[in-house]
Amino acid sequence: MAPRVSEDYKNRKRLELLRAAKQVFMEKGYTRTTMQDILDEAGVSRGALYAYFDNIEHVYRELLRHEDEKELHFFDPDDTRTAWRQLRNWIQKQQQEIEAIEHSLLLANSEFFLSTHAQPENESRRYLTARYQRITDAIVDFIEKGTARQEFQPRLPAESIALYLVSFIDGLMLDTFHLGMEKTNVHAQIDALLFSLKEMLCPADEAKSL
Amino acid sequence: MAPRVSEDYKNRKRLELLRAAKQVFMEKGYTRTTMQDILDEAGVSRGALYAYFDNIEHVYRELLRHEDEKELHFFDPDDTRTAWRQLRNWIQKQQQEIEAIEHSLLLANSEFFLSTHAQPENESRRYLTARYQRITDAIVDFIEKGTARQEFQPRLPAESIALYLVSFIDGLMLDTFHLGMEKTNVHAQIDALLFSLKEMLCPADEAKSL
DNA sequence: TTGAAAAACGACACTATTGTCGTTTATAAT
DNA sequence: ATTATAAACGACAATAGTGTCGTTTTTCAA
Repeated sequence: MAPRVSEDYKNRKRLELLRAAKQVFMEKGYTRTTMQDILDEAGVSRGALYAYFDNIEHVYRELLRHEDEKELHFFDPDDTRTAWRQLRNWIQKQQQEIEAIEHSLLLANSEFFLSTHAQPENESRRYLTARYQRITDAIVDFIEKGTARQEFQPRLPAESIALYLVSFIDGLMLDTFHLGMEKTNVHAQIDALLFSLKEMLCPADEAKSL
Repeated sequence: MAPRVSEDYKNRKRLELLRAAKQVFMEKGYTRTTMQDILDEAGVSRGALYAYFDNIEHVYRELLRHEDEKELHFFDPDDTRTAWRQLRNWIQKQQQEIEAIEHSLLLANSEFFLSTHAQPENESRRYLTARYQRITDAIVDFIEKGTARQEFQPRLPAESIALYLVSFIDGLMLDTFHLGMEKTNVHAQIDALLFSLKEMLCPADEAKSL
């Protein structure tokens, strides 16, 4: 027999639960958030929430997936701008995210990443590994395409540059989160990053000196 | 009347408790470790442990303090080596720590840092802030001394370079912890870091190209 | 030795959270 | 309207950890 409510209804409900979850996770991070918090925020019962998600790890995993889908296409080819400009643009977006760090999922994300480390082989771990691979691959690809078009003349392997870039951003986010933007001086650090990348990539459309 | 046991006795007991705590924190991280775990590992009773520490946050804070004391003097002046060599040395030490990451306090540290973010003004937060300041100040100082001795000719402010260096190391540690050394390719990233620092600092005793 | 005081013990009351499950309510096909 | 079925509810048992405190043990000065 046909289901009693439409797929669409269930989908909307699911999204509403994820919205509530996101709200709570932004405020409290991952570790301190409970299922109770989420169901309170969503205004549903325990049973309703558990009908959609097995446990809190499951909720967070699905939220992350949902958020990632929005983000995905930043390194797609874009012929209206030079590669270097596009890269600077991405970095600027990261900077903005860092500067709005208190209203982001960064705390929750970090805690979630760390929490997965306990469990050996796990849906969440697999997803996070694939996620890292996805972003670094996209950057490598981007650098290689830029190189083929002679927009970059990299002085290090593309992979090294990509991994390096990601590590730095991750570190800056984390430190800024702990210590606040004043102490970490985000602006100065972004300058240093751009300086480094320029030396590594030798973009055609920039004078060599800062 | 004189205390029933010597200061020395209490001190040794305290250190033994911290040793046990370190063991557990290395295995389980901060979040999942309980007072029970620590008192089991130390082979003492609940009451004994609580006589020395108020709660788990207190235990961790004291452990961190104790560990930091060992580390403190890496950027002290050292006339037997060039400044650039000394810096490379420090980076090499960080690399070794990253490569032994499963047997370190990194997971626990990260979780502890994140956990403090909830509490507004707090002994642990103060300590962590001072700790960051201490390391970045030491590096700034080191760069400025090297510059005064004409061993460096920095092309960016010393503070930017110092903060940048710390962010990168923090990010690399974290990512490597999540994903393992193979995925993050620590060696390649350290190369990229050295490349960047060379461009930023222009050390006198190095050929300009890698 | 002895005994006062500190150290160590561990049972316990309390709190927080989880996931389940029997019950009630809402939905839509007939 | 009726009714089969799924969705939503929320009380509850189970689990796990915390910090306290009355009791026991150990230590060492006298």
